[in-house]
Amino acid sequence: MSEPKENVLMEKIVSLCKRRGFVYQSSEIYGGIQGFWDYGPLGAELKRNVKELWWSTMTRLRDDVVGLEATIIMAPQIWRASGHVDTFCDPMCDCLLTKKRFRADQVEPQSGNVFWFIGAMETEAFEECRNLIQENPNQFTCSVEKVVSLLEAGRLVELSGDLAASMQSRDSESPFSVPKLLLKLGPHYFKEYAVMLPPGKPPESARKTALQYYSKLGIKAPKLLGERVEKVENSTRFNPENGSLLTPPVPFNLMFKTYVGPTATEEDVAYLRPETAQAIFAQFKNVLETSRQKVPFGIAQVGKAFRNEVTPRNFTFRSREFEQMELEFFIKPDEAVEVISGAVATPKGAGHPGEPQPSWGWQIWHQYWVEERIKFYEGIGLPRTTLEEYWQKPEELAHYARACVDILFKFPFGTQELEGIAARSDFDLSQHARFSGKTMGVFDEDLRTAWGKLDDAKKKDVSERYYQARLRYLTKSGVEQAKAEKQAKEDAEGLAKGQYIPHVIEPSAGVDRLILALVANAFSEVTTTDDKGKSETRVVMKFHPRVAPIKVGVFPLLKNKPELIAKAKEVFESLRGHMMAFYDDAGAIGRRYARQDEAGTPFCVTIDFDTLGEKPELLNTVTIRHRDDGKQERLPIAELQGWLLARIR
RNA sequence: GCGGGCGUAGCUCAAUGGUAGAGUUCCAGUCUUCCAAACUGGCCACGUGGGUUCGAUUCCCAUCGCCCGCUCCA
Repeated sequence: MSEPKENVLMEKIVSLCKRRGFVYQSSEIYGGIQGFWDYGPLGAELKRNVKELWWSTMTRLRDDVVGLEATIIMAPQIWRASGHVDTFCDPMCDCLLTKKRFRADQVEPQSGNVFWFIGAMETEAFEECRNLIQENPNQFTCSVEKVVSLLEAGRLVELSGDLAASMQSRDSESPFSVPKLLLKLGPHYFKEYAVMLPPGKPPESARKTALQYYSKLGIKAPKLLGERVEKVENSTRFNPENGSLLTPPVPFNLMFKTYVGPTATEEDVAYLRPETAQAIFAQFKNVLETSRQKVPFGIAQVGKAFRNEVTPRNFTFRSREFEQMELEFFIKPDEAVEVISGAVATPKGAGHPGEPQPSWGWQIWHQYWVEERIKFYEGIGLPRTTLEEYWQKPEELAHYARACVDILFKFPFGTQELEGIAARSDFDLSQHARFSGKTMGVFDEDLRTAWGKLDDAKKKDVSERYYQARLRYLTKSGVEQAKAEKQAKEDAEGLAKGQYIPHVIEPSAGVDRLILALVANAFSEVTTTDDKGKSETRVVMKFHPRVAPIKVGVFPLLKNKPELIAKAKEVFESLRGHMMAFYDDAGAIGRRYARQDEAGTPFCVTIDFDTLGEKPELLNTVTIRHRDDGKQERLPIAELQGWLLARIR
């Protein structure tokens, strides 16, 4: 996955990005800041194109999706309701021996004998100290045995403090002076460590583990000091795999915290959103009431999100400040669909299920969105062969998710997630209903009408299933049984009156990841050899014309002819209002083409002497040069704009 | 957060305990003709902070950043 060749490719991509102004490191002049990236001129255009394509595909070209633009900082209760405050602040601890990281609340409690060590020192230094003491009994007022036992127990405070009083010599140059003795002890002699042994295991294995630990600290041949044994019940302070002591739990704060208002007390704490989705849920009722939409419909949002990633890696792939393009598509619960349509339509095999139908249940809606999203990626130049679909296994799903498909891209550093399309049931709206006390249910005329036509057996059956589904959610969320049953009963009665909490399908994509995928996919190298046999490698960024930062380069063939320049500028001015165009007259024409190849500009227009009428039949025509094969064709200036627009939209 | 590697011009790479050099890019100019042409001229660098030293880009320490592995990935 990370073979040298692929790392080299990634390095080339990073270097190109910086060199041509796609991506810079944030705050670079101050040494940079990990996990933050800026987009340069070309990157900004590329990103804007991608976001605008997403937006128009998802909202403007659809009848059933509307937009939202919410704030980054919201009421902190939102993040309690969403579960982020809890899950983003897991206390973590590390194994002192293997450095493996654990979530403190997920360590298995264990019982057994704990072997504590006060420290360790080099065996050689220990022996030397002991021999020195034993061979000079007359240097101490107390017994030599006592001094040695203090040494073995690692009770160095006493060795260096109390013991000093019992030494005969007060001469600091004497080999028995405190400083001289301490010097002999060597490094790392008082780092406390412990190993938990399950009952029945020999103490030797605890010592062996401890020796490993101290030798990792840099003691070559450790002599363990101050061993003592303690019986411990149900402790989570030890690594279940090897018994090693863990570091004390440290809270991991994965959300960015800030304070709202002039005072900075706990009361004022707020968070920068870690995802854009929650605002959509929080504003669901407002949008429903003001957009004249009815379920099924969606709300789309593009915006920044912030996560304190443990390890920002792989260029912009995992950034701490990033941008998301999220859709929450609200659908009727399957029970409601069943009542209205008589039966719930489920997927018939793989592939796009076609135009949405009233009978669709959540599974087919989910598949629909997976296929829609892949279609989008294909439309901006990521062939299906570069993508992978990953259906999360039941045990990988978050507890509220019914299904989740990751759309992965084959990055040079590995196949990684571009977008997740989750079927999230009615979890999110239910959470916000519970936490805010506001209703998140919708009224569905069709449902009420259809319900009236059901026979009693069917009513009872559907009602019972909806009741069970609601009860499952409520009890899982920690609502006490009696209350949960009462609420679920109300919900089931609501269904009979045409009310329900919508379920949701969530296609959630990372803009920056997509940009990186587009850049990696577009990157290609062309090696040419000239007449003198000198070969050189040039980079061509093969962006799809729809996303390319610059759509067209406009050049006068030569710089020193004012007529050419005037005509070229005229052509440039006629295009720039319609697309991102770039005028360049610096250097030889081949150099200008090469520069545009690196920027990924799909078309270059050159104004030459024929344009000015040197060959009368070519008057007011220009050459258009194609980026990917270098081929040229000749076109009247009057047709240029239409020709280009047809290819960049 | 841990372990390993790296840090000289926009890029690729030199040299040096005593004024840092080349190619390329970039900028300006010459040239009537299409794929980084040639020629002329020009701009630009020792990641940061300490220490050792008369003097540090060079030696030492710390720090920051990047890359790789581990860890994390709601």
